[in-house]
Amino acid sequence: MIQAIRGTKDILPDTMHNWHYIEDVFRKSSAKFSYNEVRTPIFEKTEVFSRGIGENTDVVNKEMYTFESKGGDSITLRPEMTAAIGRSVLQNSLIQQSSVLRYWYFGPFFRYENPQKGRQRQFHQYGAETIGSPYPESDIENIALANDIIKSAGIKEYQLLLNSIGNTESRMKFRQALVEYFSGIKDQLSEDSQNRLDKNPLRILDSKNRNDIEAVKNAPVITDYLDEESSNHFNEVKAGLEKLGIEYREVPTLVRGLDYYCHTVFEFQSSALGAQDSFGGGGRYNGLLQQLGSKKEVPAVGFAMGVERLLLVLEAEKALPENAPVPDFYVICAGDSPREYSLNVINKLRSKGHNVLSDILRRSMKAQFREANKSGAPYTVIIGEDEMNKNILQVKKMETSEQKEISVDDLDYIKF
RNA sequence: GCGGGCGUAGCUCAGUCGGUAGAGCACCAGAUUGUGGCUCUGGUGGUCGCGCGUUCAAAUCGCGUCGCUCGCCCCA
Repeated sequence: MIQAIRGTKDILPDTMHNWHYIEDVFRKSSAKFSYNEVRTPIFEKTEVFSRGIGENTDVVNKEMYTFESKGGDSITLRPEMTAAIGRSVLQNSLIQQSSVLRYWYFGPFFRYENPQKGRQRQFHQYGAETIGSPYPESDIENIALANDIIKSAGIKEYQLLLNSIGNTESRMKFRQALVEYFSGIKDQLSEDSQNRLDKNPLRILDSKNRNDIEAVKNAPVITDYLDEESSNHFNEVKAGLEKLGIEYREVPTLVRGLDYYCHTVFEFQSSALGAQDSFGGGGRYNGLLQQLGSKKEVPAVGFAMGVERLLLVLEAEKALPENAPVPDFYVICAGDSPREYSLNVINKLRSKGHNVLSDILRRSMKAQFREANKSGAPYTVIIGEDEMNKNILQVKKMETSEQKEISVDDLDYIKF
């Protein structure tokens, strides 16, 4: 039997209403904040991501679906959206036409990882980017949108973790202090963290390894290394969130795995998720567009949410809608002769905007009733030879088994 | 890339000491010749994930492999 690619899933009709539910939240919350939807191609030239995300991140190093096109270009299925939007903004000169861009997106992304709970090779993200402003208002608005989505979707148990990793100068000083500290106790670190020491020392901070956690306890804290600009920015972000009543927990060890982040970084967590407790995250990325070739710095903030993870949280909190939509009418034919005639009735109902279901298996009346019952349709319309000849219909209210005879033209006024 | 658990009907699962496969649910039909749900009766549905090996004989034992799942890493 042919199987779907490892780490991919069919989204079948029985769960589709959950997706429609959450997608509706995405649209409505985005609109509240006046964000506009963008759709970019599923694949890009590999350099969009290798330059944008950073060569020594795991995402770029070992998780990208990369292949050569017939023309010889290296092409990659998008593992995230921010770099792709950066490319689009530059290519279309969007920031020249409007000094602030507010974008949101929803779609599939691809990473070559081992699947587990809340982790697939094709997964979906919603995200929003606030591009063009270096000021804390921009961070605040972006986080407020993320928070609005979570609240609107119906999630109650979650945490917003917040940190600042400062501007480049602050981060370099902190990084140096970290390397000095960890080098002194290198033999106490996990093998992974020993490797991270020269590649990406900040990542040691959120290691889950027990020895590392111990070692991190006495490590230098980023907050002590923020210069005036960085700590002012961070303080204003925090003050803004408090003004909006958005609760957060400051976590000085929160760092993120993509190279483009600076200043504000944040993450949304839920205990409903198991090992992948984060269902959304983001931060400021002032340097990204320059990495992609912009002559000027274009400051920006953004976040992404894992939609499968969001749905897992919603399911755990029983916040998902119960039922898929049901038809208004199930049209039943008694015997073979009215079948062709019934098309008129079905068509008439549909043209009035009703959702109609009917049998296409030429089954017995009993079977049609069974299916009508299963479909949840509140009314059945029964057409037999008599009804056809007299131009009338039997309409039955399923819940009460009441049945009335009405003329075809009165279909609209069925009321029981 | 590394580690643990699990693969028997569409679904949830049983299957004793190795003897050629079962239940409930779902689906289909009948009991009721033009009326659903409840009940009863019957039926369809299986290369026991796949391959190799051991054996007179494998769902059962061994090895390999594929898949699912949970975790490490990383991320959403």
